[in-house]
Amino acid sequence: MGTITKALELLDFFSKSRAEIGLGDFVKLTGRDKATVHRHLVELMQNGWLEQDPTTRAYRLGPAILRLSAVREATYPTRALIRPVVHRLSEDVGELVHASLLQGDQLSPIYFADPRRHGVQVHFNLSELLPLHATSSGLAVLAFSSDDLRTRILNGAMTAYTDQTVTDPDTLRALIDETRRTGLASSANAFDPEVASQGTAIFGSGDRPVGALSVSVPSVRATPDHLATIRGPLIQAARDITRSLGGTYPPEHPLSRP
Amino acid sequence: MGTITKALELLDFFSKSRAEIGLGDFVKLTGRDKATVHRHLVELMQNGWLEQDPTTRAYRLGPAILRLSAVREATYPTRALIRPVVHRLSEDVGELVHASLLQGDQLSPIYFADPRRHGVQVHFNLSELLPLHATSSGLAVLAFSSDDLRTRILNGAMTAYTDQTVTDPDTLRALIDETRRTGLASSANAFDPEVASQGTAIFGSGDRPVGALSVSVPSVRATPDHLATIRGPLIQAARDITRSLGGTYPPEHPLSRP
DNA sequence: TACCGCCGGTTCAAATAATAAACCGATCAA
DNA sequence: TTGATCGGTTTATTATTTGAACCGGCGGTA
Repeated sequence: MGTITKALELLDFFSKSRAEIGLGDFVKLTGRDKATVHRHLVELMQNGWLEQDPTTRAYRLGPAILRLSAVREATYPTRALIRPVVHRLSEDVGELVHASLLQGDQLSPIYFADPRRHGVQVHFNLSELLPLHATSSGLAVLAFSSDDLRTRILNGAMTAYTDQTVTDPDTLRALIDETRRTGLASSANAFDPEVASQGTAIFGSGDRPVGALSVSVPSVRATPDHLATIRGPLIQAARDITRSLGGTYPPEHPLSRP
Repeated sequence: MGTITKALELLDFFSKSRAEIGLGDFVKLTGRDKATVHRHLVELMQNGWLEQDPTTRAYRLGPAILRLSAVREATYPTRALIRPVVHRLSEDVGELVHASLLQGDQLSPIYFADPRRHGVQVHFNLSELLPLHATSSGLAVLAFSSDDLRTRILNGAMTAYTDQTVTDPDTLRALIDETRRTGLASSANAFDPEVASQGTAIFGSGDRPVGALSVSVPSVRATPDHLATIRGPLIQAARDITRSLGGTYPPEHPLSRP
C-alpha cells in the first residue's frame, strides 16, 4: 500500500457521527505508528484537507474538499442528475431509495430519499461507506464489474454485519451470477438487520458500472408481492440515470436488449 | 515536498474551466516525470478521488469528494453559516462579496454573491485558488497569521498578476502592518486589473484567522467615498461570521476592543 | 510535592517505497 | 513506412518513509 493511499484512508474515517478525530484515535483506528500517522495528518493539513481544532488538537475535514466538490458538481453534476430520479422513484414505490457511486472497493452513497409514508422506516446514513459484498447495490455492481475487482472482493476479508451476511465466496459468486442474468440484485438482512433491498447497476460511458440504485424495505413489509411491484420502477429509474449520464449497458447486461 | 502533497496538488489543477485532465497535461502542468504522475493518479483513482473516462482516458474528480464534503457541511457547516451573511452584505453594499478559507498557503473561495446592480461587474470564479500576497483577503489573513506562514509567503516566489501587483517583501510587510492596525486590508488591481477590493479576516476558535471576507469594486466606481461606505458593513459582517463560527478576535486585533 | 498515565508531538538510524530513464504498443498523419 | 504523440510499464538507483525511543505538558491522586 502506497503512502498516498495510507493518507487518504485517514479521511475515510470521518463521518457524521465522527466529525473530529485525534491523533491517538487515528493510531488506534489504523494500527499504524504514531509518527507515521502524524506526518500524514500534517501533510493533509498543509494542503487544506484537514484542519486542527486549536484547543482540542483534534482534526476535522478542511476547506479543500468544499472547493473540489463544487468543481465536480459544476462540471459533472452526477448528484444533481441523480437527485430527481431518486426522489421520483421513492415517491413511486413509497420506500427508501438510495444511489451510490463505486469508490475503490466500496460504495459511496451520494443521495437518498425517504418518503416517510409508513410507520416503520429504514434508517440510512449518508456519510458511511457501504461494502460491496453485503448490499444489493454492491452485488449489482460486482455482477458487471471487472474480474479484478470481483476477485479482490471475494478473496478478501468480508465482514459479517449480521448473522445473515453471506461471506462464503462460492455462495456470493452464485448470487452474483444470478444478478448478471436478471440485472437485479436482492439481499435481505445482510448489512442492516430487518431490511430487505433490491438494487441494480448504473453505467457511465464505459462498459463498467459507475454505481448502483437500490430500494430498501423493512422486513415486515418485504412480501414477495411488494418486492415485485418495486422491480419495474427501479429498473426504469436506473435506465433513466444511465441514459442521463451518457451511459450504455454492456452487451452481457439483460437490459441492453430491452 | 512529500509524496502525499505531490498527489494532492494534482487535484488542485481541476477547476470549472478544467474539468478533465490527461496524463500528458499533468506532466506539463507539474513538470514531474510521467511515471511518477501516473502512479499518483492511479493511487488517487483507487481511492475514489479521481475517475478516468474510459474512452478519452482523461481524469476527472471522483465521488469520494462528494461524500466528504457532505460530511463536513453536516458536521461543521461553514458554508451554510457564511452564505446568508455574504448575501446580505452584498445586497447592502451593492457590490461583489466573497468569502474564502485559508487552505495551506492559498485561499479557497467558498461562497460569493453578486448583486448585479450595476452595468460594470466584477467577474469571479469560485473554483480557482487565490494567492495570499495579491488579494485584500490574503493581506487580511497574513496580518494575523502565524509568523511562519507570513515569512513563508514573503520569502517565497510571488507572482505578479498585473503590473500593479506588489511583490516586494518590504512593501508588503508595510501593507500588512497597516492592516494589523486597522483590521482592514485594501488592494487595487493587484490580482484582477480594474478591480479594487477591501477585506477583513474571520476567526475560528483559535487566535489565527480561518479565512477572510472581502468586497470587490470595479475601479470606475472605486471612489474614496464609496469605499468608505463599504467598510462599516464589511466589518460587521465579518464579526457576525466570526461569532457564528464560535470564534474570537485575538487581543492584537483592533476589533477585539469594540 | 511527587508520581503516574496519557496526550500530542519529535528525532534519527534503518528499511522501504518513490523516482525517472528507457521502453512498449496503439493511434494518427504525412 | 516513418515519425510524432498518446497512455502506460519496467527496473536499477535514490531519496523518502518508517517506527522505537524520547520529550514535555496536562490532569488526577496519593
